[in-house]
Amino acid sequence: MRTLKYAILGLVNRNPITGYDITKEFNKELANFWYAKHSQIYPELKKLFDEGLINFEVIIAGESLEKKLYTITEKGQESLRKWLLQVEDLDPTPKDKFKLRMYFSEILSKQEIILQFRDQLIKRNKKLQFLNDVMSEYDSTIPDVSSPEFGDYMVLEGAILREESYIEWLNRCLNRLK
Amino acid sequence: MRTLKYAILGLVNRNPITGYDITKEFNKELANFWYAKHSQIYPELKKLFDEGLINFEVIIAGESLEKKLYTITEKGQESLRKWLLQVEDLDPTPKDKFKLRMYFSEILSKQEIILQFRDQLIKRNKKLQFLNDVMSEYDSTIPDVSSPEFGDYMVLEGAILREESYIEWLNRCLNRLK
DNA sequence: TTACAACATGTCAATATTTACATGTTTGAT
DNA sequence: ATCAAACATGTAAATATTGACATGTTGTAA
Repeated sequence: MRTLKYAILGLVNRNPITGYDITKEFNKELANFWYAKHSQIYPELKKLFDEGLINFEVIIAGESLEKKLYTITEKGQESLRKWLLQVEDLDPTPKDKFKLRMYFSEILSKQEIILQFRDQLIKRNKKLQFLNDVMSEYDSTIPDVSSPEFGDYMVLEGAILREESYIEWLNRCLNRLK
Repeated sequence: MRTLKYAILGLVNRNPITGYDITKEFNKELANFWYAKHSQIYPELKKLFDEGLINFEVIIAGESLEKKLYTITEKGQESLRKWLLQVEDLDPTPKDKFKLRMYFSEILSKQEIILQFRDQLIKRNKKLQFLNDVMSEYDSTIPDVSSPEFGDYMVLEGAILREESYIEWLNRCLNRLK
């Protein structure tokens, strides 16, 4: 289903970008819903170029460091637009290793289970704290729908809601265990 | 990291079970946090047997239909217990194709974006309805922590909370778009 | 000036997952 | 009796993803 293809196409469509910077994007806001390692990105970029969806220009930084700056082609834009308009079935529920472990936890003692939940709660709270810190940079000004930051804001809010609901679930489980 | 290994071990640990029934489990409650196709399950079962973590007994159903009923070994139980007690870093945020699409949706018209959100809202509501129907079978009796259904109840509640928060997010986005 | 972190691009092997191929049995409804 | 759905177990090829290997440059702080 080539989702990475479209994730990259979407990024290149915004601004000309290098493979290295695409990798960095997958570690920022994008990480809240998609990511990939550079070992997956470079081959995919080559493939997209071979398919005529992107072009590149070699830039020399400093003395000799080569960068490839990718730009989207008309064909690439059409391909992206078509993908964006798709109406697809819901993705399968995302996998969750922690829930899997807790589902099978009957063989542990109650105390051991509680420790697992507590640990998860700490980690999730830390993550939520981080997301809230990022959110606080908007200091209560919600970006306009037509502004480029609207997408960023939207997905950040989604990530916060998700963490909050996960924490709510952890707390309910903990209360029942006690 | 062999998560499927432990998912299977966890199931076999509960009761002796066939590969076919493991596949079915991955389409029920388990589907809320883990799943696999039979083409992944059968080879994994073979591997676990080779590693001495499970045994099997061939059962003949009817005239000649062979089933392999797997049971866990002591070694398998130790392996499972060790995995359950692990303290791991948080999984990376689950991937979400819909959010990815909406993140890049700037090139669509507002009307097209709204249609995408509405469609997603319908599908998510349908899923939530389904989960609530399953939940209603407990008719307000929360299973006791020590009962075998506690795990089922717990993860079902987690799935409901997740869908609710996703729907909340969709509604917030839609309100801003209008 | 030197050493380390960040920049920059790639390949390769292993693992994980999906889709399609392949085959045969049993149960239940008409 | 016949047909379809569900039971039951596998393999093979393709795709997706991760982790390790590999190499060289540039900026910056001590």
